[in-house]
Amino acid sequence: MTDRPAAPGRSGYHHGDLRNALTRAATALAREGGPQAVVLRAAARATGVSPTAAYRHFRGQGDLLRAVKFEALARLADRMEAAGADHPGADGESVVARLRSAGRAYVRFALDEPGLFRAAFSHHPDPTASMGGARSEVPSAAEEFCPEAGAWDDRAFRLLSDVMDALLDAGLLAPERRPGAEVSAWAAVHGVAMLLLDGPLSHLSSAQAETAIVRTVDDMLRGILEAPSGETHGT
Amino acid sequence: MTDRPAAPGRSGYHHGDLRNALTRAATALAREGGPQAVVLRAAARATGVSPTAAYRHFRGQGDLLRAVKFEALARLADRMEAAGADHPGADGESVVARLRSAGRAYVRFALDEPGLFRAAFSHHPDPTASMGGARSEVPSAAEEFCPEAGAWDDRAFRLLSDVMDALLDAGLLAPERRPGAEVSAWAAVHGVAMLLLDGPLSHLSSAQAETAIVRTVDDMLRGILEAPSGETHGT
DNA sequence: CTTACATGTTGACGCTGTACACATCTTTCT
DNA sequence: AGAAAGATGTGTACAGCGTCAACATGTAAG
Repeated sequence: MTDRPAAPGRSGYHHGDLRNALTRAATALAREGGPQAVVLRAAARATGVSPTAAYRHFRGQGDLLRAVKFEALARLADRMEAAGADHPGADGESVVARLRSAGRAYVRFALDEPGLFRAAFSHHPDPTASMGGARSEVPSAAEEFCPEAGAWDDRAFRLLSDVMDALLDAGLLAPERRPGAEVSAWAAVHGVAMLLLDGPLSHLSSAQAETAIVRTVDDMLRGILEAPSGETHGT
Repeated sequence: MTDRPAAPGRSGYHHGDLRNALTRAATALAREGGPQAVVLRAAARATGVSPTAAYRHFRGQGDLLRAVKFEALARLADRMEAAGADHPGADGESVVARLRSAGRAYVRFALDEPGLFRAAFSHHPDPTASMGGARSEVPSAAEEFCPEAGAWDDRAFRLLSDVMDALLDAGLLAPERRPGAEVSAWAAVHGVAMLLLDGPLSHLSSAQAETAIVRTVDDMLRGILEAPSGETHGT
């Protein structure tokens, strides 16, 4: 009676919001240390709870990591949306500025929060897979966020698609080049982020990194927006 | 007397080539299972050797993983070089074909050998770091390959640089755009590979993936090669 | 009030990375 | 040649991890 079951207040034995508390703790672990630091027992310890208690809310460590992954993706989307909101116009210049700003926010997030970024794009082999029978288990964290497996059409992707649509409306993007334009843009930004983080560019100074980012975004933007005059085409 | 100490033959007690044997075993582990599957004890077991024997040749598990990383990077470079050798010409068309071919080889490697590719770009916190004293330990695997820490100016990067130089010589790349051109190209290819592997494009069919790859490479190539007419520039 | 369920606890198992002490093979010095 | 020195591999041990099974404790439904 002191607190409702769904309320985050704790009543001594029952925590009341363990799932989110564990996700928070695990995310904090990933924040410093990356996906490797997401260790179930540590998260439980930080939450003041027994390790096996986590199994009431997650299928296991892999599932916990998956929750962290979606959490990290959400924060990444937050940053991108916030950056895009600075340029709300529909004219060509504003849309391009919005795209550029979102791209910079993407890479900036990767460099500011390397642990979360790495967790967001970490790979984990299917936990508790290859089962052909009962499914009355815990919801598995993936089904919490997206109805379809594998297709995390989350806010970041939608934001990118919207910007591309705006580019189309502004007449800067040729209609026949519209489909698939998100892929190129995303790939360039994601690639430079990864190379700066764990790749051959990891030793660059901040200034050099900024140059590399701007350069990559500029190049890709030019390639996407370039009017189709028909040249430099091989196969 | 039956075999020389440096020869790979085994003499019962001393293995003779344990370091490479362990690296091979660990690489095989990474090949299926990615960096997470690189477990020291398993590699030792596969080599028929005690777990602690590995510590004579590696600083620990992280160091072993690092060796796998360099091995994977070397194999990636192999593929790129092999692909580039199909178009050896110095004329513009050949150079562009070479660049495109190398890029496709890059992504193809990522999709063919996801475990190795993930290991090649895996991140590990410095093992046995924050020590301020003696350094008479095992050479640490990183110093085996590159003299300078962090700067793995390996064959893949060199190949890309050479192609960019060739583009410059062929008159397809404006000289003021030469510096940093590798970054954009690499970022696009690496990004699309990662997105196809662990990102939002992981559920694409092979045909769709191929389309995405070609599209990304085309866009980036266009952006890099586009003659500097001075447009679509913000800041 | 009692029964069923959800949620958290304790204990245990096998696995991992790693440190320490010891054994054995190889080389080198006298 | 023989002995000391070093390199290389073995065995044992410990803490920490993920996970399972059995049990305890709250909460809700009849």
